[in-house]
Amino acid sequence: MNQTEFLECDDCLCFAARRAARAITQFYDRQLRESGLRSTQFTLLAFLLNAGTSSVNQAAEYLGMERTTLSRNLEPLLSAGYVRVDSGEDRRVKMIAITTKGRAAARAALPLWRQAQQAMTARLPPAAAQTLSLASRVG
Amino acid sequence: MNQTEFLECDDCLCFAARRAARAITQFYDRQLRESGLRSTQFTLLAFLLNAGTSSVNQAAEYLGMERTTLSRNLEPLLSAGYVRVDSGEDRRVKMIAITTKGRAAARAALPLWRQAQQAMTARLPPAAAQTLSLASRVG
DNA sequence: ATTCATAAGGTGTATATACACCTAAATCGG
DNA sequence: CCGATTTAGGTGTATATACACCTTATGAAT
Repeated sequence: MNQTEFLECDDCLCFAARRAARAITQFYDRQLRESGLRSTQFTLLAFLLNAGTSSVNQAAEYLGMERTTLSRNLEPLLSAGYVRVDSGEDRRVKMIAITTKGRAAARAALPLWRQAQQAMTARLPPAAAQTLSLASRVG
Repeated sequence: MNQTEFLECDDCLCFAARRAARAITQFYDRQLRESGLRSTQFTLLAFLLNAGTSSVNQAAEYLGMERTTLSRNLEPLLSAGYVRVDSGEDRRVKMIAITTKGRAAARAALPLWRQAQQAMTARLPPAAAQTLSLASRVG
């Protein structure tokens, strides 16, 4: 190390959060690999299975995701025929729902997700889930 | 909720980690906004300031980032003239270093980063940093 | 009813991320 | 020395993320 000027930045919480998310995502993605679903996609399908149907705004709110990000994340699932979009009564609203094919894909991935989740639960301290949940409510 | 089949997925640690990283990144990015640097870019410049110089592999290892991701993340910093790349003695190796201009940009951003870091430290539990650090070592 | 504000959502653009594959340089075994 | 292997790094492609801006539809005020 040449200087001491930026040593404090080693403790950057943003860096730490991003690095943790990268590592955890890679871990889950590798477990889910044979299902053909990425972590983000599995999360979206699981949400839609639970919710039944949801507007883009509702889903983005629940998932803590920018609306435009969610919109873009839906694209590969639409291409794969895993989700479907219908106009709501209010014609500004787009209602998202999972298809039969999407349900099947999510069910096939579920045991793989369970393996990843179990392994990750064992590796992280018990308070990790709560800490992450809290962190998602900053700002 | 229509079904109970995927309720367990609400606790997905990958979802939680990604959502937390999104929220924290948005918070830091907004603080850093007037500096013109994104969180990832600030982290890279701070690392280079501390390291003095580094090969692509060394930097990727330290930052817990895929080598190819780091390579791509360098592009906007190269365009902005904030970093410079020289060939090492071993001609396969590319040595990365911060420029005078990059140093100035990082110094201008430092007080903004400190504000964000202070606010985030106050909002998260004391163990958060350690938990995130631990999480980055899964896989 | 007309105007205006608001609400839902998409598009353009830029960055971030990672896997599969590729190239070039160094090194190792004979 | 020479062919095989390993190592450093880049490229092609796909997904993920978010801000600025735009369009359209609804609702409110007069």
